[in-house]
Amino acid sequence: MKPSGDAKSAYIAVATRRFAMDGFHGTSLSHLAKDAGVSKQALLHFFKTKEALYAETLTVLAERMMQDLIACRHAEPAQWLSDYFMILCQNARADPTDLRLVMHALLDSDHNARKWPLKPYLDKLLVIIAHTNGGHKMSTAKRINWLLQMNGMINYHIISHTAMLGMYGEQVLADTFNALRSSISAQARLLE
Amino acid sequence: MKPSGDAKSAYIAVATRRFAMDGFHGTSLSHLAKDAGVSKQALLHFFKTKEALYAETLTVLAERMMQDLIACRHAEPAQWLSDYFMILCQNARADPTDLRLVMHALLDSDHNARKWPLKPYLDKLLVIIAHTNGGHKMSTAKRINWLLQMNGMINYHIISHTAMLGMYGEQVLADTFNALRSSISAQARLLE
DNA sequence: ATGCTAACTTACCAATCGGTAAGTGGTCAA
DNA sequence: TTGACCACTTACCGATTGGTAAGTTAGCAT
Repeated sequence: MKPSGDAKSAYIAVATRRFAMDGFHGTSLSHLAKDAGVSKQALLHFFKTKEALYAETLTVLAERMMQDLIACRHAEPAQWLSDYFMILCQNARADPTDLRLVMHALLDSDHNARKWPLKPYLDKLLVIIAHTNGGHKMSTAKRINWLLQMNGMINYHIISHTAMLGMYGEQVLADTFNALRSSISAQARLLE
Repeated sequence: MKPSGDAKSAYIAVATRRFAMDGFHGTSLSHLAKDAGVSKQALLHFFKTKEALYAETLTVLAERMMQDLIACRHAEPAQWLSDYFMILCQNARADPTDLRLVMHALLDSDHNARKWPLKPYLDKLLVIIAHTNGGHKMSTAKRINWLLQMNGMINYHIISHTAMLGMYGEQVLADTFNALRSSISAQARLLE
């Protein structure tokens, strides 16, 4: 038998892709099982319910995002943030899975009382913002606003990419992506 | 019997709320019927399939958004945009239904070939942008980027509101909303 | 009065949903 | 060799899904 951890994290990887694509309600255990090449009950062996699998998927997502943030640590906090969001943007363009999952989770978080697992990640970002020259003068609300603005423009760009592609074509979208990178730089420069 | 149009648009209103809340897959015909106080087949009498109802709901959404845009027409295009997005932001805070529906539709639009009904609305916005002093010098890609940035920060703010509320409390969120309004003004000023 | 149509309802359907129960076969410590 | 355990499988469950078929009821033109 394979070591337990491997199979489990493989299932979470499959679930991440599916939940990011179709959301919680659009994904069934049978689909996930088919993707993973096992029976439905193989999943239920590791995760008691579909909800539990989803929750664990979001937890792993949060850990991964935190790691990505730490990975590009920089002595200068403004530079750190600038680098991080630029890399995030590049990665998300190549593979929008994680950002899609974040958006799905945000839309879901309304009426169920699901604990929001990205809080440590957001808090970490807010601390970094507070350490920048521009950010340490800001109120908490302004820091949150800066963050929502940065995340908002990146996520919205990525999420709407497919729809925009159909409307305005590949070339324009590529240029739009370059414009987004400029906007990220401009937003980051507000903290210098 | 009630006149046909009234009942139909009442059903669409119910569907708008539900689809905005739970997305396409999270909403069932029985739920919609229960909300509307009729049997499931009353809905299927007007809309042949659940997909058709969803499509029609999105069409009505697109028309409503277009109307809202036209409603605050202003001779000065930069002012028009500034007014519009400020009002949009205010309305969305009071009732996030429409923006949630937009986000759900965006996340859905990936793997099904559903025609994107908001294109006329986006095109109209791009035309207005092109008529501003700042915008007429921009490339199409830069105009799209401006729009995605504006929509992105507003939508992301609204969508994440519930999650943020649980994390940072009511007072901070109210201040964050004021910061958002400043950011909208700043973004609009780029076109003057 | 009669027939037509629009707006429904009840009854029903196969398919799929998330989840339970009861094994099966391989690994490994004693 | 045995027996416990783990990672799974097949078989099954009631509930719910989107959707069909066949009425039923009200309004209205003829």
